[in-house]
Amino acid sequence: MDIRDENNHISETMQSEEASSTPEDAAVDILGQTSYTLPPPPFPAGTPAPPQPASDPQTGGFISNILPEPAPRVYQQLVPLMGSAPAHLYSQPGTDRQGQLRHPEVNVPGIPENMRQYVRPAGELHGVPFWEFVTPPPPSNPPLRPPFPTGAPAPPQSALDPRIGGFLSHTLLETAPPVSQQLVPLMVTNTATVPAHLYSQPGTDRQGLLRHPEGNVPGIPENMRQYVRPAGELHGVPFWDFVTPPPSNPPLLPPFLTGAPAPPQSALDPRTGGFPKNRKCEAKQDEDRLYIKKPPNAFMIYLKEQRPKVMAELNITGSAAINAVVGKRWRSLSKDQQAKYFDQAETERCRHATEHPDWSTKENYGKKRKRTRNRTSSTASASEPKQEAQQAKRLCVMPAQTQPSSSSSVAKEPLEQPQRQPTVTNLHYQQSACVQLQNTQTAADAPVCQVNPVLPASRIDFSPSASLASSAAPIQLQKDAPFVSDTDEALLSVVEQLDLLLTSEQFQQPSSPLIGPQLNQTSLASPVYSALSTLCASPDTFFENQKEPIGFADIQDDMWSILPVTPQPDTLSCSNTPKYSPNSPASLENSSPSILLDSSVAPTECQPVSPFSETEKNMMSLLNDLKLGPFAQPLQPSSPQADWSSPESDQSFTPQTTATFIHSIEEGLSSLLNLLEVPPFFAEPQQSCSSRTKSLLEQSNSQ
DNA sequence: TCCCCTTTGAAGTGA
DNA sequence: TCACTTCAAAGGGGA
Repeated sequence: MDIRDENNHISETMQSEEASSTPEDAAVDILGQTSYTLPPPPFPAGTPAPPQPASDPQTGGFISNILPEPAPRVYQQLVPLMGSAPAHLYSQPGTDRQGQLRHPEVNVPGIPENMRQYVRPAGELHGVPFWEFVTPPPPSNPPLRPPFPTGAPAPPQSALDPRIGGFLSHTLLETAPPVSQQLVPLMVTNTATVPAHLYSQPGTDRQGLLRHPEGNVPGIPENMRQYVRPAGELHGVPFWDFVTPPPSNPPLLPPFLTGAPAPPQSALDPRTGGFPKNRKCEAKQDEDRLYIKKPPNAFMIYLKEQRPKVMAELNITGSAAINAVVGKRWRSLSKDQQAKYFDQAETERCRHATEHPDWSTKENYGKKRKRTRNRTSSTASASEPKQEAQQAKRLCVMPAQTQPSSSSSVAKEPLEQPQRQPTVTNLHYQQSACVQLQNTQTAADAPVCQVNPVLPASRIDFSPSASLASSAAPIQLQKDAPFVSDTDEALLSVVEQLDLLLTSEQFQQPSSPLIGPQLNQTSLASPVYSALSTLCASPDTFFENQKEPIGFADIQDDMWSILPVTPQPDTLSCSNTPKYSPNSPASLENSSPSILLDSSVAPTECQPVSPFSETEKNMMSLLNDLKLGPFAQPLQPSSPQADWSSPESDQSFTPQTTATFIHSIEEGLSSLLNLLEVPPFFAEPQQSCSSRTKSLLEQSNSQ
């Protein structure tokens, strides 16, 4: 049946004696009675319905009145008719968008008396009330006309749905926007996620196309034209649509409130004077509607997942620092672990390709931001960081500038600090490390280990250029075969084990009962740091400077920052080969014998360019810094035994495996510290590191 | 208000 | 083919 005929038929039917006695009946007639279920009563049983004003013969309700009900209705009740809009954007009778019970009472301060029938409390956010439109109850003899203000002439019938006497239902419009959009400014909160396309923008329709000239609204009263616009035409029948007035003049009040007292200032965005920023954001989003973003790659998915965890673990907020940490973790993941994210990325990519078959990344080129990528050519200094980073990448050496800090307090320090004078407290130890290093180098082939007594190891610049700051001799790191020492191997072992633990699910939940309230990150870290503190500094100095919690991620990060290389099997093959001998060209007259690992064998395969590997140098810096307390916070006295004996212990994360793990860490650290043999760090090598964990392990085994 | 920083991976650009 | 560039996310911070 032609829709015009249908409309005529319906109109005739409604006017006849057999017309549906109630609007609901009329609606059911129109909709065919089958698929549409009338919404439930607006208020639950027992909840008093809001008082309604006396029926206004001039107002038959807004467009939603195509389905008028005895009870107040909100625009959202149009949902079943429109169908295409997300259901969560619409309130259901008696509930807000989240399905929560609405305020039953009607108290509408600041709303003009004659408009209160159209609003009711919709909720409250931070003490700020929000209001929403409601359709007034149908009068005993519903006129079924749109709610033009009192005195306003009714629009011509051509603008009305002949079936119901009101505007046509959007069900007939292909591009039909939800008319409830006018509710949005009133109802959105700071966290609302109303899609931008639900907003009409001045001069455009929701698809960004030019709107009908607003002045061409035949039959619409002059004072109402600002609220409607031609929405289209179907089979010669024009349709009108409510529009949101241009938001250019804050406060962004809904049209019906124009001239009404402004809502409480707390409800307005202090920056714009309008409603919370959602509106502006949505407007911007609407402007950018055609901007299709790239699908995320595997790392981006991982980054998004890990960011909150890293923030919680390290107590840092800067995305740059967080991303650096996540980047390290990403690289530490196995291929299998990464495969999960590559699969997700592929899924996203396919979905994106399906949704936007004609889109390609080149469409976004130059749209995101106007970068001045050539700024590096302006000044040499400006180009250094990137060049350095690239060079470091090739060398598998992370430049210090890109290293994440191990603690938030340190992270807030300026990156490029002048070298500070050693404090009295640390002078002795600091000198010990540096003297050793400096004694082992020549201007020709050995770098100066620039140990900054204040900055932690991860902040010390070991990049070649920085190391050369006070030395004429460049570090000749071998690009393809970096010098790998036993220290590197030992530390790699530790790091690998740390990774295993850190990536375990149990560890991702520090408060997990599987781990125990005390056997947490800090207590796990304690043995390691106890060992380190015993080895590297006087406890008093160490504890004096502890300010922030120790996390395992801190250790891991510093482990990675210590390790400049990730040796491949072939590069490791030479790691057990003695590196130095007193007669080696690399050794020096003033070299400390303590660092000569084997004086009887000359270097063979691996020709060191420095008496220390990068790892060893960094490790010494870390140890040197430890006494300054960069990792902060007093070590918490833990009683792991109590936790480990907990019946809630996880089978896959048993006290025994934990103790074994910690023991292995300590052994690894002890091993590498022994390799370093740099006094005074080499105080009580074996015993201080493992006795405690061994004891715990024995206790665990005995249970 | 805009852009940078910082990361990895994918994809585009230009030589 | 290769090297380089841009952009995905995100939020602090600087200009």
